[in-house]
Amino acid sequence: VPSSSTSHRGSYHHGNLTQALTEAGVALARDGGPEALVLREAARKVGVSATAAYRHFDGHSALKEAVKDVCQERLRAHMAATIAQGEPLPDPAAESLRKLRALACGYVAFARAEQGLFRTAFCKIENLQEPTDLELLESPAYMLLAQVLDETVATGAMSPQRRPLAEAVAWSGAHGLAMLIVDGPLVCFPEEAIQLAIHATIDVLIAGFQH
Amino acid sequence: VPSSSTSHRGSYHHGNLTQALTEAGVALARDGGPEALVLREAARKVGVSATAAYRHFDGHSALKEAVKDVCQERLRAHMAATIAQGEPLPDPAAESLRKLRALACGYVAFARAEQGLFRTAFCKIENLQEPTDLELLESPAYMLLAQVLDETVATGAMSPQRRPLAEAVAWSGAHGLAMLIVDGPLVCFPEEAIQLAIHATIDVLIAGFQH
DNA sequence: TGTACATCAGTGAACGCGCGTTCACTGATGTAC
DNA sequence: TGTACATCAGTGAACGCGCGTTCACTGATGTAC
Repeated sequence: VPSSSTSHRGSYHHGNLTQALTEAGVALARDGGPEALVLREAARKVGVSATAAYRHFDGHSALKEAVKDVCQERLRAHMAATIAQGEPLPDPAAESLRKLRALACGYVAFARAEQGLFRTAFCKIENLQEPTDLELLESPAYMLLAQVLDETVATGAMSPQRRPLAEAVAWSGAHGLAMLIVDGPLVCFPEEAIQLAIHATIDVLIAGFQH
Repeated sequence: VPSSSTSHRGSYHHGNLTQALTEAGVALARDGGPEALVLREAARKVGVSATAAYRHFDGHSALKEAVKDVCQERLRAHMAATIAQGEPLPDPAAESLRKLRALACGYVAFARAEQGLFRTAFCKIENLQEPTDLELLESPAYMLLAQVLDETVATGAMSPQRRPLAEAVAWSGAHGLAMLIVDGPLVCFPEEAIQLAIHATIDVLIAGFQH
C-alpha cells in the first residue's frame, strides 16, 4: 500500500488523496494506457475505498481528465528536455533547426518509451464539452512548438510562406510517426528501419519547410 | 432484424452467418469505433444467439480481426477512388504528384467521414501474435502508396535520394493529420483552418520530397 | 426411392467478472462559546 | 481551557449492468446403403 504523501501516514484521513489518486492513475495509464485507468484500481493502489475517490473527483471522467493533464505535461517536459540536452550550435539558423529536430525526436521518443502515457495524453474523455474555441492551442506543448517555429523563420531557416499552420504540419508528421511506430503497422519494423524512418520523416519535413 | 443474406431467410439455419456477423460488426464499428464492436450486440443485430457466433469465429478477437480487415480494405478503396475520380494531367511528373496528393487527401477524408471505421482499421487486437516480419507491408494500401511513390521518382517529381522509406514518411504525415483532426487537439479547429492544415501538410511533404 | 444416422448450425440458460456508482454510516477535525 | 457540535473525509455493502464465454441441448441437413 504505497503512498507518496508526506503527512497523515496511516491515519484515517489521508492528507492528499487527490494527488495520490492521480498518481496512482498515472501509474495505471503508464502500463496499459487509458483503458487501464480504472477508478477502483486506483483507489485500491492507494489503499482506500473506491467511494473515497468521489470526495475528490466527480466520477471516473474527472479522474481521467486529471491523469490526461499529467500525461500531456510529461510529454511537453520530455520535449523540452530533449531540446535542452543537445549541444547548441553557433549558427542561429542551424540552432533553430536543431531545436525543431530535437522537438520531433523528443515527441517520438516519448511515445516509444512511454506508450501508455502517450496514448493517454491523447485519449477521449466522455461527457466532456468541446472547448469550441482554439483555447487548446494555448497548451504549453503547442506554445513550445510555435516558439521554435517562429525562431526558424526569424533565422531564415524556414520560408515565411510556410509559417502559417506550420504547427499543424510539424505536429502531424511527428504524431503520425509516433502512432505508426507505437500502435500501428510499423511496430514490426526492425529497430534500425524505425530509426531511419524517424530521421527520413524529419528530414523531409524540414526540407519542405525551407522551400 | 435486418439481414443482407439472400438465402435461408427466416429459417433455422442462417446461410451465411460469418458474413452477416462481420457486416453487423462493421456497422457497430462505424458508429462507435472498435470499443463499440461487441460480439453479443453483433449477434443481436443479426437476430441470432450470441453462442451462434462461436460456430464462425474463435471468440471476440477473431470477429474483431475480420472487421478490422474490412475497415482496412474500405480505407484502401477510398484512396484508390480518390485517385480515380480526379482529372489526369498530361504531364507525367505532375500526374504522379496529383496521384500522391489524391492519396493523402483520400486518406484524411476517409478518416473524417468514417472515423469509427478508420479507428477500427488501426485498432489493437489482443492475443494476436505480431507478424514479426514485414509481411504487413504487402497490404494493398501500402502497395498502392509504394507504387505511386515509385512513379513520382520515375517521372522526376521526387528526388531519388528521398525514395527509401518514403512510404513511412508519407504515411506518417497523412496519419498524423487524420488523427489530430479526428481524435486530437485539432477537432476544435474551424473547417476552413482544417482544410488549410491538410493542404499545408501535403504541400510541405511534397516540397520536401523534391529536394 | 426411402430411411438411419452422423454432422452441422443453431438455442437458451447460466456463470463469473469487474466495472462505475449510490447509500447509509462512522471516525476525525476544527471552530464557537 | 474545555466542551458541544457542525463539517469534513473516510468506510463497506450493495446495486445494476453488460460483457465474453461455456454448457447441455435440439432442430435441420445431407449422405450411405
